[in-house]
Amino acid sequence: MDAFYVAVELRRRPELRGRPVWVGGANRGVVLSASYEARAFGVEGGMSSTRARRLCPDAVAINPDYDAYEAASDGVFAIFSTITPHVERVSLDEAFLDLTGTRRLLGEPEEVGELIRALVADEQGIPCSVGIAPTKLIAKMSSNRAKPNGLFRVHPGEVIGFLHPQTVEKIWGVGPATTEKLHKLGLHTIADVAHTPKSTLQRAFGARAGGELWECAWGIDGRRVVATEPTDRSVGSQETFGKDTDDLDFVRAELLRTSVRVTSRMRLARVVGRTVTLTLRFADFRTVQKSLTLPYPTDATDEVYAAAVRLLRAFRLERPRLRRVGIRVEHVLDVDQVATQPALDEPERGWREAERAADAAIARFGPHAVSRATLTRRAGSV
DNA sequence: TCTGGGGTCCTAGGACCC
DNA sequence: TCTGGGGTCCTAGGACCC
Repeated sequence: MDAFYVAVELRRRPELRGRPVWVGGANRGVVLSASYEARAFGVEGGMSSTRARRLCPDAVAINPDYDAYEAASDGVFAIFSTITPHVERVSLDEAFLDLTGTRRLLGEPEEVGELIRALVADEQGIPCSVGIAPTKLIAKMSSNRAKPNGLFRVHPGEVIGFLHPQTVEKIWGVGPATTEKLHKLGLHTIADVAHTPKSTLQRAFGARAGGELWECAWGIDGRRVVATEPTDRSVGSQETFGKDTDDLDFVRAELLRTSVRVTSRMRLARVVGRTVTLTLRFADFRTVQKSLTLPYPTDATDEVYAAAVRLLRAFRLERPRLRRVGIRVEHVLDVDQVATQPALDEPERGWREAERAADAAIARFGPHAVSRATLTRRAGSV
């Protein structure tokens, strides 16, 4: 999808069409999606909202509405599934479709691509771009070339000609750090990378990453389109404070709030996890993390919270200027795959049941139906 | 008032086991 | 007195993507 969040917003606010618009967080936030009109002013995704406002004061800024984007995404993926069952979801607004085998039924890939674009425009009112190529890497890069609202095909014989003139940062998977390193080696175009010995790249970037870089530069990509929904490997949540703080009581309350968010999502998804990671970001943007692995997987708010507090203590912070905290639970498993093993000295019924009851009440009466006393007091005093 | 929040994957060292 | 090779698990950090 092109400027997906903005496109969804424009459906319900058509009067904003043709104007600079961006979606993003107002307070200490960043731009998530910018209309092409806003991009003309230099506004782009990832940039701070402050900067975006300065670049284009007349732009309309919209707070994100993830439920709406998810609903639109479901609609788009429903369209994909009518084309082929071989759909690999990359994100809310991006997918790979394996068109091997659709030719007899639906015609040439270009025709299929245009069909998809027409269906998405008609049924969802959203523009999208299609890249067609023999491999995922080239298809992804073709779709970038196709934007906005276009289609671009790279035939097998055209891969090198398409790839080599482009600059290294256009490679999918090459970000700022790798770009800078490549530049220091004197490599600027993909052709430069291709004509560098693989062993040189491997020395600079490691055996694996270096080898992959060289293969990318020659368009070699053996990855298949994998239709199965990838199961989540971790569940996490983080929050940037309204302003930096050194109040550890406040931080602990935020950790509890974050633990509630993470574990209630885990219970909803019916997963449990063993490793709890606490991430801290300081006022100077330095970011550190500590993790610990529990003896058994859990989805209990109190266990995750207790682990987070232990990790916080392990940092031995003195008057920290904290900007953000985050909790992530890794190594998650389907709850049905796990034999629950209550600790020997713990009562069979306890927090687990209380949390399930709270989840049920929240599902029925809304997010404020039940909450921790600590958080309630906190909310009341602020 | 510079710099979010959801993730994945890789590397590297140390502990520990056989 | 010297000291292998293979493997897993845990922890910390970093790059990258949308």
